[in-house]
Amino acid sequence: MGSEGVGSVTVGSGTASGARARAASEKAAPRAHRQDNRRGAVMDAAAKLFAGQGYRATTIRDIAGAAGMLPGSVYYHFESKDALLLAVYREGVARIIARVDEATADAHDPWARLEAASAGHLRAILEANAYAQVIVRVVPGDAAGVAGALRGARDEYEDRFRRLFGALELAPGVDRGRLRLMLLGALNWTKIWYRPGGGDPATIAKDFVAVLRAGAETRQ
Amino acid sequence: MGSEGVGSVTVGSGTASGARARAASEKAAPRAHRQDNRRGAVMDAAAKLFAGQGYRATTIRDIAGAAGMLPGSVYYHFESKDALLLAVYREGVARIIARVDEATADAHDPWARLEAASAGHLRAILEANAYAQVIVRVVPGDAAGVAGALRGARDEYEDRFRRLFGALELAPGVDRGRLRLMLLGALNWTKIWYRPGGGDPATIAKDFVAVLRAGAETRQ
Amino acid sequence: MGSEGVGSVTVGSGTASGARARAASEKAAPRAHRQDNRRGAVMDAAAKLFAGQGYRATTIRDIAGAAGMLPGSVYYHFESKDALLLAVYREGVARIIARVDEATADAHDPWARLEAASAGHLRAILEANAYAQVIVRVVPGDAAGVAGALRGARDEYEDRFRRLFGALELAPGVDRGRLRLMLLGALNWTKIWYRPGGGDPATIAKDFVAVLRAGAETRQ
Amino acid sequence: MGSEGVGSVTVGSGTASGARARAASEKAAPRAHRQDNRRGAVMDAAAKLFAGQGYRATTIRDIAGAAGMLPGSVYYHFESKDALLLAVYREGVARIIARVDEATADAHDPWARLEAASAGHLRAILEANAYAQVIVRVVPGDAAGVAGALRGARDEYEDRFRRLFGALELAPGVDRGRLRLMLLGALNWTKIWYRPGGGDPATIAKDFVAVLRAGAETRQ
DNA sequence: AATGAATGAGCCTTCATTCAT
DNA sequence: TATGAATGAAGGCTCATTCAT
Repeated sequence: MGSEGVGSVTVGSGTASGARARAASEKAAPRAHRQDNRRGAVMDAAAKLFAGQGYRATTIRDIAGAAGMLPGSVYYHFESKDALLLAVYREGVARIIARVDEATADAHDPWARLEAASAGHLRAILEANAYAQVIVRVVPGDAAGVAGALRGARDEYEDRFRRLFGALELAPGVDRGRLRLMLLGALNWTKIWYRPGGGDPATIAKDFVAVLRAGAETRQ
Repeated sequence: MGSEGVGSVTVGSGTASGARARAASEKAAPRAHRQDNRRGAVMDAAAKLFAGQGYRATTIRDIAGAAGMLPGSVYYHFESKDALLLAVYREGVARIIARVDEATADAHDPWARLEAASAGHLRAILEANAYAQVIVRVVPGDAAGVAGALRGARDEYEDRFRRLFGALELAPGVDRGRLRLMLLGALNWTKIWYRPGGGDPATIAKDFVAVLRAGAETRQ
Repeated sequence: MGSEGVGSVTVGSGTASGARARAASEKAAPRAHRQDNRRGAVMDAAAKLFAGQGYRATTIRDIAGAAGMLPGSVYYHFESKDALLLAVYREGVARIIARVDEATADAHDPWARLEAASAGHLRAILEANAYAQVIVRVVPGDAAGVAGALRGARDEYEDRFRRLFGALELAPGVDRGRLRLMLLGALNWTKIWYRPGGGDPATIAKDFVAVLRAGAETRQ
Repeated sequence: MGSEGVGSVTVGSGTASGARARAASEKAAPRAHRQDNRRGAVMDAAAKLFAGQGYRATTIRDIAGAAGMLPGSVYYHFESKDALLLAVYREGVARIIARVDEATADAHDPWARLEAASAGHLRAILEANAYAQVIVRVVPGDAAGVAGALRGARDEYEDRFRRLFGALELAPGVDRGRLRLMLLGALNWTKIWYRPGGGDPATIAKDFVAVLRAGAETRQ
């Protein structure tokens, strides 16, 4: 899978990402008749820009330019800017889920699984995966028209963590939900202070989970 | 002037000089006598709107309307929208610092001081203090022209926490900075999931700090 | 093909050659065999939409959608939107002429003929004949490129009435042309206030002609 | 009263036109502080263009250009293109009502009053009164957002004629309403065939009313 | 006979900003 | 202190049209 292109998702990959992303979009391609890679180009460009400058600061003209087409052409592929964001956001969720699932596949101990998942999550949002970054950068409220759908997509992802936390053994009196929110908060906030070269994502994840574990196994 | 007014907040001063002192740094106050409370009204309105809808979604018209004046009039008080944001942001930092200082005043044990500070921080950003909320809501990159100044102001605040963490005794091998970033991340992210009535800020802060402490006192 | 199809309407012909005969004047019919009923489908859709929402408010996309094809495909059948309007308009004139001729066929007294013609005209523009309605709904000036041709087509129709009026015996001093314009105006304006169930077209026509006759036979 | 400018209406004229037009608009001028003649300029330009090319064919840029300002400036005076049309339309109704009232002021005989009103109406829509022409040229359905309001305004005007017809003495069996619709139709349709120099409005009105009268006084 | 994918000009509207008064 | 009146650049979006396949 190329690190950015949506191309590879179209051709029957094992991950659910491609199919879902397309199913979710409003304008189903009638037939994959000469697979519409331009749609993918638009999404790639949009992901990169949304992740970098935020939703509102990015114009359709920016996106079209980056995708090598004219502004009006974007609307052949997406009904509106909001709809484009939704498609990108969902693809981001699909990708980050894929990363996390992949990362946890080999681990069996609940804490090891959580650590692996956190590392996968961090790699996705800190390294060059624009789609995943969009999830952390864009606030659902930025796009009034699809805010609900955005929140729904994000929830789907958080479920992964909810399940991961469900498997942990905690000391009596420890609030599982609060623990999850603490970790997710710490993790997501990294995108605000993290600079490449300042410690690698896997180590940061490991440290955070270690702290959490110590706290979780101590009676409160 | 109620709890939202620009009054009695700045660092050391007990008088309502905050707004005015700051005014000098934006734009020479036209006349120093007869305190210009309209400036405060503009800031209050802007803080409320920036905190609620974000910077870019808030228009000068919105702000002027909420402050009971016309768009052009805002420019009598502030050079630009960016400058207005900076003023609000700085005021937010001043207020949150005041809260934290006040909260830690009575505690002496380093962990108790950290807990008190965290509770103060959380109260500021979760309860109805629009100014403080702006700091968590607005990403410096949203206002290109003052992004640096915004980051500077935020840093000033984080220093408080840097100092608080400096006083902690940690087990060998624990990274003090990473611990700080973990807590701040967890704390700031609350504004995304917190709903009034879902546990009070002080308890959340206490829980977070307890976890952190367990982790910090465990050799990694 | 129901009552709306482009069939059996043109001037003298009893066969379904109207559309095809006209096609030749727009654009050479690609192949003459196997009558292209898709062209008729496009015209039917366009007529319905032009009559309902006007020319400018109707998009090629609307028309294509209603005809079950894609926007680009419309251009296989018509050179431009203006040309499509012209075709529809001409078909509308052909149909309304057919109705009027049919209506007057049995009458011999000049006033009876006029009354019959008026009733035919009214039925055409008030009842569900989209093509005829287009003539009353669309102002030639709406389509700059074919405005002249549109006016020409309309004139062709008005000639029918000119002839009908030519046969009337009028009191001295009565202006024949003005009389015609008065009737036609009254008739065409009905589409603005007429609601199905509010008196039938034939009665309205009869009333109007009765008034006109009284006036025409009175020395002015 | 200048034949076109809205200027003269602002300064307390005897006609109801000015006050009503302003009252009806969405953005009441706070004070007539240096009477905003630019608003009038926008309306004048819009009226001329709407009357000439129709609503949809006229762009905000056209209007702004004709009024000597930039496109954005139009929105200082009017909330939207629809709102501008509504204001122009209402002003048109006010003006045509004023003309008709003025024309009928001296006549007492019901038929003479109707003839005078018809002449006033015709002068308004045929001669250089762009505002009045808009009423005949623009179909309410052209501006979905204000279609209802447009119809309401038109109704208000038609009431004048309803009253005028109410005063007539008719032969038994004559339908008063149908008579009114016949006259109004004939009158309004003139704008489609009338060319300056082809008979003056007053004569046309007189002819139409004479025909109508003959018909109205004949038992049907 | 039709379509998928664009184009590009233009549309209505928004918005931070200016400036004479 | 403020405002009325604009500005002008830009924004999201629409739409008739084109053209290789």
